[in-house]
Amino acid sequence: MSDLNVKRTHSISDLAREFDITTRTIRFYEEAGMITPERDGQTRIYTDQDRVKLKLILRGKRLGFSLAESRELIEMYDPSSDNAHQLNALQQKINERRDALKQQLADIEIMQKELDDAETRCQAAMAALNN
Amino acid sequence: MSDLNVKRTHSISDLAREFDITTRTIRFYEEAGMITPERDGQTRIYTDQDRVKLKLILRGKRLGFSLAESRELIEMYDPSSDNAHQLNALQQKINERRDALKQQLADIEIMQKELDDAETRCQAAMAALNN
DNA sequence: GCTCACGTTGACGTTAACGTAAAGGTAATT
DNA sequence: AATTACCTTTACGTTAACGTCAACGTGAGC
Repeated sequence: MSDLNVKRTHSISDLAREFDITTRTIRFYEEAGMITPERDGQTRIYTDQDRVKLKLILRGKRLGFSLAESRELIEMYDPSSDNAHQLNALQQKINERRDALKQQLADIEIMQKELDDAETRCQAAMAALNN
Repeated sequence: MSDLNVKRTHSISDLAREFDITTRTIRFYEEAGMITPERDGQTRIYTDQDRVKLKLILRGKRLGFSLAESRELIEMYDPSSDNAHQLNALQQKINERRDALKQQLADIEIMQKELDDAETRCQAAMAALNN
C-alpha cells in the first residue's frame, strides 16, 4: 500500500473541526503570514507542518499571547538565518520568552492558592448551612 | 503616631506608577465595575483592597484572561451570597477555573520544551559557526 | 497672578482578532 | 437538473481594551 508514502494533508475544514475554530480564523492566520497552505487550484491544502504551527498558535492563544508573539515563537523554532548576529538575537529572545513563562508559572501558582482559599471558604459556608 | 491607625489609601497615579499602567486603564476597570474607589469630592481614593483587586486583574491579564474572566474571579473570591445554590455554582466555577489553569500549565510545559529544543539547535549552529 | 502637578469628565480613535454575509465555483449525489 | 457539501474572495461589522485629546478644576509654590 503506497499510501504510507503519501504526504498527509488536511483541508481547511478538517483543521477547523479538529481544533474547534472557524475557517475564518485559519484564513486570518494565513493573512498574518503564520501559516502558508499549498493550493490545489484555489483550494487550500494544509500539510502536517501547517497543522503543527496551528497547534502552536492555539497554545499561545490559550496562554494569552498575541498573534505577533506567537509568530515570533514560530520564527524562533525555525530560524531563517544562521549568522552569528541573528543567533545571538535568537538566544536572547529565547531567554526573554523563558522569563515570561516563568512569570506566568508564578502567577498561576498564586491564583491556584487563591482558588484553594476560596474553596475553603465556600465549603465552610456550605457546612454552616447544613447546621 | 496615630498614623498607624489610618487606613492606607492611594491616588490613581500612585497605582498607575506602581503597576506601570495608565490612569485611563484604571478608570476603565472602574467602568467595568471591577474596582470602586471612594471619593474625596471628585477625586478617586483607592483603598488597599482596591489595590489588591488591581493586582489580581493584572495577574489575570498576564495569563491572558479577559476582563470578564478576571471579574468573575474577583467575585469568586468575595462571593456576595451564601445560599446553597450559589455556593454550589461557586464551587463549580472554582473547579472550571482550576481546569483552565491546569491546561495552561501543560501548555507552558510544552512551550518550555520547545524553547529548550530551539536553544539546543541555536547553540549547535553557533558551534558550527566557530568551526 | 502664574505655573506646575495632579485630578476630573467626555468623547472619539486605534488596534487586535476575528465574525458575518454576499456572491460565486466545484464535485458528488439523487 | 437540482441539491448538498465544501471551497473561494471580498468587504464590512463587532467586540474588547484601552489610547489620545480637549477642556476644565484644585492646590501648592514662586
